[in-house]
Amino acid sequence: MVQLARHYGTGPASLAGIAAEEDLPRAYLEQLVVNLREAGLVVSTRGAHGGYELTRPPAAIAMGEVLRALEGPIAPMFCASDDPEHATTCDRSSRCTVNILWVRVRDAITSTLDSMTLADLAPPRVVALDDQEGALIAT
Amino acid sequence: MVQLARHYGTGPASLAGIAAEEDLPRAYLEQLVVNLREAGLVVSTRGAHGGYELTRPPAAIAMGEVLRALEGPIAPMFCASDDPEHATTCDRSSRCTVNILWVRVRDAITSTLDSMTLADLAPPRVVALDDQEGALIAT
DNA sequence: CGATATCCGACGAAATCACTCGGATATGCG
DNA sequence: CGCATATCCGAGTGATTTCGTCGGATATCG
Repeated sequence: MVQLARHYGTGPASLAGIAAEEDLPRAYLEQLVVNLREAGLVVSTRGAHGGYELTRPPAAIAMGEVLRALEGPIAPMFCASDDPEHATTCDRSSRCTVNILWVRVRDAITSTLDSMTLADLAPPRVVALDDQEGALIAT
Repeated sequence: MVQLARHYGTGPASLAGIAAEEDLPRAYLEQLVVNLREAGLVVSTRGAHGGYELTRPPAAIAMGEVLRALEGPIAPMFCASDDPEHATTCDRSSRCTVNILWVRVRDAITSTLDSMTLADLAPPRVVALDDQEGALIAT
């Protein structure tokens, strides 16, 4: 996703290219990107010169969305899930006092995850087209 | 550990007892408690009427300590570990911009974990010896 | 002595993670 | 058209981790 953010605005990027840049197996990326597409974070264009593009500018994509798409609902424990659908109330819930701990941990995770966007992780994009408004995102 | 906190001050509690209360296999608890002992969170007294006791009052044991003892250093990713010993710098570190995300997530986790103590999770201890100062910790 | 405990090390089943394989389908270009 | 380049799709594998089991040695109280 960071690679896609890097290429944002310059047309679709192929998995083969990203695989080379990150050296990860192409076949693996293929599998991952399915989830991203289903989550509506990327769109694909098939055929030659095809590839994937972000559907929104990097600054508008929270890391929480990315991780939820890739790894499912955020839940340090199955009884403290992000997604109310998957929140299986454990059979121990009556006596279990630990749940609130996990809920707090989860909230801490999700809030930091949702407070960072792809733009925060995308490379500084040094020496871009124009220089003048360069120092917006100082590292 | 919550069970041990509950019994704090009333002598050692046997694993068999805790196993019954939490219905977990005794043999499994045995394995877990080894780590707690090595971390200095509990002490054992062997023989009949033996068992385990917390070495400190529940309010002085942060949940972070407990989890670090049980599950090792806190690290959402191997490249963002709590413990500098285990912080294996990944071979990708030069190009990887995602690390700071994991570091922030880890800090969020550790700070919420260290901000809660066993006393926070220990049962309200309803109907204790004396009634008068009962409403200290309202659920 | 004998019941009740902790101690210790190894083993096993199930789930998850990261990744592979083989092929079908769609698109651009000469 | 025809071929190279891509995405699409579903099943399968291998290593690691997690949760637990089993059997027996050692210590202590009554």
